[in-house]
Amino acid sequence: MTKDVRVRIAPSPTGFFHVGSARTALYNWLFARHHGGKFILRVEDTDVVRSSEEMISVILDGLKWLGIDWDEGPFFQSKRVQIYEKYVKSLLDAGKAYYCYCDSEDLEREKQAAYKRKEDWQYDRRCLRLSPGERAEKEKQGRPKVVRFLVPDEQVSYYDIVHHEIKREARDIEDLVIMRSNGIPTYNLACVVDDYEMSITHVIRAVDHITNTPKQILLYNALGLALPEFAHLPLILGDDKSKLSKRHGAASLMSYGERGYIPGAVLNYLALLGWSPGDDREVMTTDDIIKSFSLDRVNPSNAIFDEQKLEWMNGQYIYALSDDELCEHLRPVILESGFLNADEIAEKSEYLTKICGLVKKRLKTLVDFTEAAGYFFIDDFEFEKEGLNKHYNSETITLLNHFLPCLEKIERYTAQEIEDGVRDFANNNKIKARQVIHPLRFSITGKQGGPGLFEIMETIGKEKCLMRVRRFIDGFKGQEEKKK
RNA sequence: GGCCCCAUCGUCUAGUGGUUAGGACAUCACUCUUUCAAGGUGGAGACACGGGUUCGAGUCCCGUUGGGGCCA
Repeated sequence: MTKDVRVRIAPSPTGFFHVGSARTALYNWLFARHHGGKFILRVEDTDVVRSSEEMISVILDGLKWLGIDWDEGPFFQSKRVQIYEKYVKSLLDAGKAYYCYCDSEDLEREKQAAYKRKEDWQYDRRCLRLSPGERAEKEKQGRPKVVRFLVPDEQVSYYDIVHHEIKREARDIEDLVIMRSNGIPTYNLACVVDDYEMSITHVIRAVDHITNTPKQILLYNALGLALPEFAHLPLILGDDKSKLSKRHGAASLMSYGERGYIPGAVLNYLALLGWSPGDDREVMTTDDIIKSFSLDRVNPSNAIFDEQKLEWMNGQYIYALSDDELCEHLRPVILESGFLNADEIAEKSEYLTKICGLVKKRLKTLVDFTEAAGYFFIDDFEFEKEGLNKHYNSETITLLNHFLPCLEKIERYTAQEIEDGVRDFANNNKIKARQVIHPLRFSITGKQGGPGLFEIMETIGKEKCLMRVRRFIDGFKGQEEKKK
């Protein structure tokens, strides 16, 4: 690898950014950064009926979100049509391609009929054998024509960086259409021309294109162009083992952002889906991934997307954040939840930082914050049903009632003082501290679990704690009254 | 139907002829703790099958099976 590395991704704008495309982008980018090369962005928009600005920005936003930057582009194939024409014409002139006047629907019918009879079907080159007269006749009729590549009869083999030797007989390849009747080139032709014109040195793409590669190599040869190197990445599968798609629900990269995943974690997880550094490292910085990355350590077999592991990794990343950083990440979640508005977030930054420190190791995703920390912001939270069964009874209410004066008495309302108060109370009454702690926690947070109770109480403040405990007691008493 | 790709615990993977087949997620148990997490310790869990090659195959070759992909 002596010459300067130039790689690209060539996504087509489908309206959402697939995690598979993201992974392909990531591997290209890692490869480029590892080798100090260039990463180019090219939009394959020839096949798309309507490719709006919006659809393209979905791709750009996805890359930016992950932290992947590109050096050149985006280039648009739709703006390069004249370039492809030139190459197609040269093939036509050289007799390496020919016009085909066959009706695509007719051919499709023939093909489907053959498949139904469990037979193979290939275009039989009938238009190649047209006599000049027949050809002139069809031209006169103004029939739509496509350009087909005259596939030479030879064996194609090449070295794939992840799959090694790949061989294919060209006789198994039919004369593929390289330009449609509307003058728009097909994928294989456009791809070859662009990769050549953009001096791409390594074509790194998903394995569903591996069957295109021999076709493209034949095109490179026919055009007299030098070949790049090829590396075909395994597919990302859903849990039913078929190619991850929209119907799997979570195929869109940005859906992870929306569900509280942080970019670094997703990048790290994706990097490991099909590649490993060769040692036991898993949680790695992007720099370390770049440093260790190599294509020959890419595993050739397809991989199932394991959301549980992603979740775990996200938790690791969240935990590694400083309290302030976590606050920053949490902003959209807090705004969305309605806990605070933008001004309040600024005002209460100290309060927020404290909460972040408390809940940090309990969050797998950012949006978990809403559920895990709601009681820091709102008083009318829901009480867990199971906890109500356990603590909403006369016994614990009496206990809390007893404890209340102790709580009122605490002057310096710090976690330490509160804990001392609770433990003294327990000692004096010959009960275990946890017998007070559990109902107390429940009355203040509505939950049975969570961060250390005394830190929670300190953070929430004395008045609010007293209010909540009293409310809990009064609520129960009121209920008892009604029964009578 | 044709062609192509793939095959190690449930999942992601390490392994390039000689290993008690290692790690991670998930799972189970124990531990720590005011609880829930996080952490720690430990357990269970895999070389798809059949032939070769070899003194010796997870590792090399062939086949079968299974899965996946592509065919304007």
